Amino acid sequence: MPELPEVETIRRGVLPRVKGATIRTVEIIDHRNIKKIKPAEFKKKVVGQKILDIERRAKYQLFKLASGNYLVFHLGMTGRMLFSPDKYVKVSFKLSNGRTLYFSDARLFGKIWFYDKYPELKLGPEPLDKNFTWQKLKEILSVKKTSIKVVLLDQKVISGVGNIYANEALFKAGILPTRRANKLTDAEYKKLHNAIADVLNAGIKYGGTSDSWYVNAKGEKGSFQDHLLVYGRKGEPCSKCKGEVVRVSHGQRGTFYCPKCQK
DNA sequence: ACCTAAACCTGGGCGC
DNA sequence: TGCGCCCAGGTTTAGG
Repeated sequence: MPELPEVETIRRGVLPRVKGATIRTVEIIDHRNIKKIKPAEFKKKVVGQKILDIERRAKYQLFKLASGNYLVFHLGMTGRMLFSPDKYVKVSFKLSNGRTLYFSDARLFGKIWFYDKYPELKLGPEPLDKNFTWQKLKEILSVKKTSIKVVLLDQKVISGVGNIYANEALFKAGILPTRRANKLTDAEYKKLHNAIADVLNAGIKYGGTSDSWYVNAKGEKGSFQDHLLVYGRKGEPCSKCKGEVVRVSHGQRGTFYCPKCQK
C-alpha cells in the first residue's frame, strides 16, 4: 500500500494523536511483524517510553522516544496505523492519553523494529528534499545500466518511490519504463525529476492512493486513485493521445504505460 | 554489476 | 456458494 505520499499522510495523522504520550502497554496479537527481537523483549523495551515526534524517512516512520531510543515502522504492502481497530490488527500500543495505536497488517509484510539509537537505514536520497536537484538525479541514474523503472523502485538509489508513483512519473515524463537509466538525455532527466516531485506532491495533496488497502490514521481513504493516469488503467484510453494504456510485467512488477506517449 | 526467480504472507476479485 | 486462479502499494535473498 504505502509509498512516500501514503506514509507521509499517515505520519501527519498519527503524530498529533501520539505526541507527548507514553506507551503504557503493548499487545502482540501476531509477533511476525516484530523483527530482530523476541516479543517479550520488545514489550519490555517499549513500555514506559514517551513519544516525542515522528520522522518520516522514505517509507519508514521513526518514532523518536524521550530516552533517545527509536521505534521504527515499515508498512509493507497492507500495513495500517489506526486508532480504531480493524480485523487485521497485529500489534496495539495503549497510550497514556487514552488512545490506542493499532498496527494492522493483513499480509504481514510490515515490519516493526526497536533501535537503541537513530537507525542507519540504507536508503537513497529523499526525492522531495530541496537538495535533490535534477543534476543529482542524473548523477545517481547515470551509473545504472538497468531499466529506469527498476532503478526508480530501488530504495538504495532513490527512496520513497514505489510502483504506482514510478509508473505515473514515467508517464508524465514521457519515458518508456524499459529505457536504460544511464541513457536518458539531460532534458529527460529534468522532465523525470519534475515528474517525480509532481506525482509525489499530488499524492500527498490528495491524501494518498486508495486502490486497495490504504487508509489514513483516521481510517479514511485517499483520493489520488481518481487522478492516476496509467497505473491500473490497462486497456483504457491514454489521457493524452487516446491510444491504449498497456500493462506488462517488468522487474516482477505490474508496469503500465502508453506506447505512443512514452519513448 | 546486473538479471531473474522465489520467498515472505493473506485477502479481494473474478470467472465458472 | 465454492473453488481455482490471478492480482496486489514492498523488500530480501539466492543463484546464474
